Amino acid sequence: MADHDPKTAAPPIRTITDLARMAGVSAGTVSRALANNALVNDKTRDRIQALARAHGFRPNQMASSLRRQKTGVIGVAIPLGHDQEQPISDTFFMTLLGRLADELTERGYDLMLRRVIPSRDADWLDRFIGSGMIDGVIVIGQSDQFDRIEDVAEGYRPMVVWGNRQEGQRHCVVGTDNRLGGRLAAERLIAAGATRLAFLGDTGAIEFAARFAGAREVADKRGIPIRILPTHLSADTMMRDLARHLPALMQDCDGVFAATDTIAIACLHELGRQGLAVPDAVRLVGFDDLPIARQTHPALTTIRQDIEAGARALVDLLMRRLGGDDTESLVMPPQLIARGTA
Amino acid sequence: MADHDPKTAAPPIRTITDLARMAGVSAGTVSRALANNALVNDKTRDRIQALARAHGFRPNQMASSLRRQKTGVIGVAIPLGHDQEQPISDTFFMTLLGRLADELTERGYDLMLRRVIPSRDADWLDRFIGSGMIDGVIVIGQSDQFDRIEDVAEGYRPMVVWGNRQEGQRHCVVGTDNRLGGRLAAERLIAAGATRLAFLGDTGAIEFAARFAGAREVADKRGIPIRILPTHLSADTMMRDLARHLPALMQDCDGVFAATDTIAIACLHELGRQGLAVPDAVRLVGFDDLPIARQTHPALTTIRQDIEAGARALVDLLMRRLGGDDTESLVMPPQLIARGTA
DNA sequence: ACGCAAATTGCAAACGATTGCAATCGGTTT
DNA sequence: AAACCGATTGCAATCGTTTGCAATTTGCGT
Repeated sequence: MADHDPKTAAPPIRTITDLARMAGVSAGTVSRALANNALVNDKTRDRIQALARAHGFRPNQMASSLRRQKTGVIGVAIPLGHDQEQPISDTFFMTLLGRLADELTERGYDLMLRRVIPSRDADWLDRFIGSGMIDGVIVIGQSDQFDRIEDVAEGYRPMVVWGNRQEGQRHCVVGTDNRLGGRLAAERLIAAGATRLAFLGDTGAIEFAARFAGAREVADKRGIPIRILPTHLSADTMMRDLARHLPALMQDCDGVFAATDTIAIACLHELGRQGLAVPDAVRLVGFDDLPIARQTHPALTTIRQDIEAGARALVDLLMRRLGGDDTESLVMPPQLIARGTA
Repeated sequence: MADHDPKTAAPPIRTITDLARMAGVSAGTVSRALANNALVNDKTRDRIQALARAHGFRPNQMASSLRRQKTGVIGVAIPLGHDQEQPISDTFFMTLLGRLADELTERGYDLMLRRVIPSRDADWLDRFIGSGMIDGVIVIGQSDQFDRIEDVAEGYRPMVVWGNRQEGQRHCVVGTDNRLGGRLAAERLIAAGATRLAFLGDTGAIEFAARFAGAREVADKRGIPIRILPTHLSADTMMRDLARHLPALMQDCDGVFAATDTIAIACLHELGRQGLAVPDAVRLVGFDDLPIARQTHPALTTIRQDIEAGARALVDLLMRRLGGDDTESLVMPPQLIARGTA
């Protein structure tokens, strides 16, 4: 009762020492009691924990981190190397982030999110790692920062990256086989009758470049032309890019491979406005298989990435690396989801 | 050169003390030099900073936070009180999160993201705040945690919440006038010829409840019936919910107000599959004005929330609160975006 | 050469929790 | 009664940085 009266209230319990004084024990004992350390007597443990609960006391994490040399925080960095106008926007990345938050929470870790614009801050990765604030780092998307990530991977183990796997790379990566995805997409387009292809996306990002490379591989083999129509991810520039590309599209192409579903859907919309029938006049394949892909008209044919499995793998691998293991990269197979647009 | 040879390499510079020894000064001086403190001589400052850069040294943030009693980290909590199946999924929240990351980065703060499931952890907000890890907290969405947030607001100043404003509430909130938005939606539906309304959403979340309340207010005034068809946000349950509601919809309603664009788009899709013409047979209005709303067929009529302004306001208010000010809530006006579905 | 500011620097005490080690306390054992 | 044991508890150093204050150096006027 008295606790609720500001006048007679006991001095607030802010530190473990305050609580120790109140409980009539030493700070060390309180620390052990709160940590459920078997060294302390069950009775005292319960008493101290009850007291802590009653006063809403929580040990200061900073002090704890400093002393134990670990923070319980995993950094998640999203480099926006190419395409920096829009903030973290892509639905795919956002969904992945949500899943990561789940997986990390599950394992008792917190998540520190950092958007980085490498062109303004070349040092972004070292800064993040060297801050002493995080036990490990997950990088979402290599963007155009492949080399920098490689440099760091040399000396810093607890890092896992979402992205594309290159021949002989050093850093541990989890991702979809983008090149295979590109092949699947092109094959589907051609099977659906396309004879002149276009790739909608920004090949500055290595993942997208791989998707294009896969598509080109197939196109070349079949003797079918394929061209790149650079398209950015942010909602506003994407529309501009598409509007710009449309004449070329209408004239030169009858099969479109979009680097992401978001681009594909915007493209589908534009094509509709121009009166181009999909898939009869133009075939279209996306990438990601976002939930929304099911709900377009016609429903979007796309290459599926398993976000949930990806997030789980990222966290699993990171945990093993935190434990000292040396882990291999994981390349997951993409899956063609055949729907109405090709 | 020698630095690159592991054998002759100097011992690694891990602490400010190491660097001090190397520079032949005291730790205090190094600390001041790195902080650009005017007390230290320009020459020594430059020398120390150069040395730090050369060795990639960064002061440990944990130690710094502990000593200075501030962390430079803002916590962002997303309570999933209702509707906890899916991880952070809603595009609107995700976009808001992205913008928040931008605004906070701009001001030199880091962002610590925490998903919370209040039903499993009643203590979530106190835990977050009491951890000593964050200087302030932004809560995205009140969910069904209004009371808990109110309790905490009493004793903890640096908190700003995205959500709905209630009569006489204590915590500082930024959000759209949901009730007004609901009114706008209902008015539009009725003006478009609707005579029997349905609300698609989960009124367990206070924001959605307010949207519904606004719509009902208008409906009551016009003597038009309106019913709630509970619909959850996560992609998979949403589809189930909608499928369940469809018979009722087809029979009883000719005007649908969806609590979010995501729901609206899924609904539009379902209606299309059932051969119901929108807007002729059924009128439809969403909420949020996500980019995708422009790209449906027909394009979605919706109530716009200004995400960017919202994010900026959240951060502005939080900064002022960190500075000791007492800030008012900000309720932003929603805007009807009239497109093709109503 | 001396005194006196002003400009730099060093010293050491914080910040709050953790943990190896020593000390204490019952209760046995010889 | 002395020695000893296991179970608890207290003590004090430690994590790495910051910062008030004291000490030192420097520059300058006499």
